[in-house]
Amino acid sequence: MKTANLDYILKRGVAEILIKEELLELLRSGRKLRLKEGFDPSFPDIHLGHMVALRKLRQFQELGHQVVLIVGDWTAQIGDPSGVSVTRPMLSAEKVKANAETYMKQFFKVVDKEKTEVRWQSEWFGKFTLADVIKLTSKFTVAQFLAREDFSARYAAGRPIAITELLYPLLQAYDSLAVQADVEFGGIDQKFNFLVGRELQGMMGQRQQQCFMTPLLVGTDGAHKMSKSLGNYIGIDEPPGEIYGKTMSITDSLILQYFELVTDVPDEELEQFKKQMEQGTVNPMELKKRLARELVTQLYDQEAALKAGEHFEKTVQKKETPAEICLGTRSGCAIQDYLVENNLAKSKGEAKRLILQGAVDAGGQRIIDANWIVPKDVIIRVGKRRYVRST
RNA sequence: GGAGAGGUGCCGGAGUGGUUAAUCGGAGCAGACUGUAAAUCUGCCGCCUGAAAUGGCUACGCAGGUUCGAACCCUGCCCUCUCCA
Repeated sequence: MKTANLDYILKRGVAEILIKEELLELLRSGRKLRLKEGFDPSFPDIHLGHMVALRKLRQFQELGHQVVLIVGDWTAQIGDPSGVSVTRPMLSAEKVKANAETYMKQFFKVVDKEKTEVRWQSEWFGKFTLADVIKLTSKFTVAQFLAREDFSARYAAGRPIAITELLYPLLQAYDSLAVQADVEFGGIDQKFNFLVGRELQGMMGQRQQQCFMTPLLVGTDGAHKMSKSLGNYIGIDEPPGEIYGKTMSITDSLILQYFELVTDVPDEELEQFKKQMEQGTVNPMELKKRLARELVTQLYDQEAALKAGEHFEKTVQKKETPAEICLGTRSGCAIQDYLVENNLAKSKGEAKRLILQGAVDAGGQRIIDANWIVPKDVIIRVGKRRYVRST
């Protein structure tokens, strides 16, 4: 039974396992494995893209293994080279601490806290001297690092590569050494960093870590990997309604991928979904609703999922006004100003544009006059889903 | 240190003296349509003023200058890339 389960864990939602045989051997040894995952406290928000790997950690925990979470308070100052920008402001100690707390609160929504050891990079890098840095850097060559696709591409395109960026993989690698990681987890885009970890461990006479890499989830734009900076993400800490709604807005071709990577809906069922969609016997919208329900249930509970679903059907599909609407500011001014005051438009110009485009509705009437005076206690809707009640 | 290329709006990327608030693509927003907040189509997409045509302000790395007029020309500075040393 355990073997069957293991097969599933090693197959579903996996992009690559470096030296699977060795990993299997480790698993067979019966030893409690140390599963490493790091995070950058510059961006404390976890989204569904991260959740793919976190779910794997969880599954391994259920087999009895230990997660080691690294708070990257030093690498945060460098910035992961996979990003576009190279310079990143140094975070204050308090900010790092606050971010780490936010992160962990979200992290433990998926991963079992009881089976997790939290370590801070500053535990070992805090004591590092220049001599240590030189010793560490001397173990690798520039050519090795240029092998990394991101670096070579940028180098070839004549785009800048900061020297500190080259340090990033080194620090991450050293983490593996410091915590004696058996397996490192993360997205496939982390492969290079993971491999440096292996190299370093090998050089230092430590058993080389295995690398467990998950696919990159495509974001809600349907084109790029999910990332906060691209704004195409669904955050796991967002309110149920947002998670549900954002899920409903993913493009149809992404449905199966999402089911596979971030839900436990069995493979057989996914096969069925696939067939049904190909034959056109199911409305993809229904599948998305199922997906949205699964996600909200996983991150909150079933009740929240039901509520979010009802809310969606009412407000979006039937265009009814929702039961609960935030109260806006005092009525009596022109609608164009009112929209700005209540953050329904960024500027007066935008407010006018919205009105001109027929996006504004008050009490069921489309408003076409920007100077229309907002009366008391009326429900104002902007676009499809933003509401406010005047007071 | 030398030579060359370049820094444009949220992002990518045109533009090289007036008709440029700045082509185009992406993102975003809105409308229509729809089996969906999918896809598709259409429109919008710096800020302020006005019901509106309009008008004003801010903007093309930074600071000055030339000119009736500059993102575009000149000077200095800052930053990035390439090659040479």
